[in-house]
Amino acid sequence: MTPSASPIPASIGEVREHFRRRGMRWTSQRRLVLDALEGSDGHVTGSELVERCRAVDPDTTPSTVYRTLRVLEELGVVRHAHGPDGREEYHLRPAAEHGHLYCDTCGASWEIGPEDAAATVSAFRERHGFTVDLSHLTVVGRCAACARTSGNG
Amino acid sequence: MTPSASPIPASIGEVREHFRRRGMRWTSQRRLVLDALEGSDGHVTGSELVERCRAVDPDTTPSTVYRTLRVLEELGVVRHAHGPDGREEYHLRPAAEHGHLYCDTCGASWEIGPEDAAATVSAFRERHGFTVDLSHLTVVGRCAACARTSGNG
DNA sequence: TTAAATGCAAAGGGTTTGCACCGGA
DNA sequence: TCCGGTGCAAACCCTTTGCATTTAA
Repeated sequence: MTPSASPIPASIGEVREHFRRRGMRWTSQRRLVLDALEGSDGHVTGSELVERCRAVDPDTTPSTVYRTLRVLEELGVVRHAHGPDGREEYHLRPAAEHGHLYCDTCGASWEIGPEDAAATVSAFRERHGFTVDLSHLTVVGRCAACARTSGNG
Repeated sequence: MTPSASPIPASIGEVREHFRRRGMRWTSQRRLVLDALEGSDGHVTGSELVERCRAVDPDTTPSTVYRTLRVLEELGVVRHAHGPDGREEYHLRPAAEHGHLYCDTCGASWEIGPEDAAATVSAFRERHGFTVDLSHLTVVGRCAACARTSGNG
């Protein structure tokens, strides 16, 4: 399990091409959102992203950010998962799909890579023919460090 | 599947005792919420529960339902997990903790019992010393039936 | 030129809160 | 009686939407 950090899915130029080919426009706002996503290693909620964009351009509006997120997700550039509180968290689509692991106690989080998920994926496949969507896998519990520190709670 | 306890986490009477012992009051509204929870096998969102209560007593107010849910959760009578859309879903605490499995395609859902989760739990424990909170485990993907029906998407 | 994208401001949905009144113990 | 609970209505937060305006292509 690697500390959260995603490989860049596609260069800005590639994304721009995606847009063009679909007759969609490449705007400074879209660029800004994409930059902000790159600058945060996953796990960013919509509203956090709005703030990050505002730090760069104070005129950023929420509607544009959310609309851009939706478009980027449709293009497959961005994905979302759900944090331990159920909130949507966005990240650039990494080279390999991954889930997220959260410690309830200290709040730390990690990516769940294919190796970590292998047992889960094959268990559900074998037992139920169910195909797990790794990018939507959220596991919550207590990390090793917290287990050592505290007995309970 | 489980060594201990009854299917229902605690009888109404037991819950009532919990309240009393803490100097809290047993009201018709709390009873109503508890009944509504019993009448729905898990996976109920707060707002759904409000509606269920309203079906019985149209005067039910959201604030009371949500407050009651919080209290019941503090008492350990109720737990919540997150659905595939991140929404909180409440259920009476079952005899055995369980997670939830959702099919992205048809929307069906199942409980993840200890046997289904065993591989996942032990994988995280062995690889990282991480203790998975089964009651908070939400797995999303495609069920066997949907996999047969459609090729993709 | 022209349709896509933006900005604004308002709506929306679910959940929470402040406060006066009600009612269980 | 007395403090906990309720109901109401308003606040809240995040997200979405309608519409006039801007702007990439």
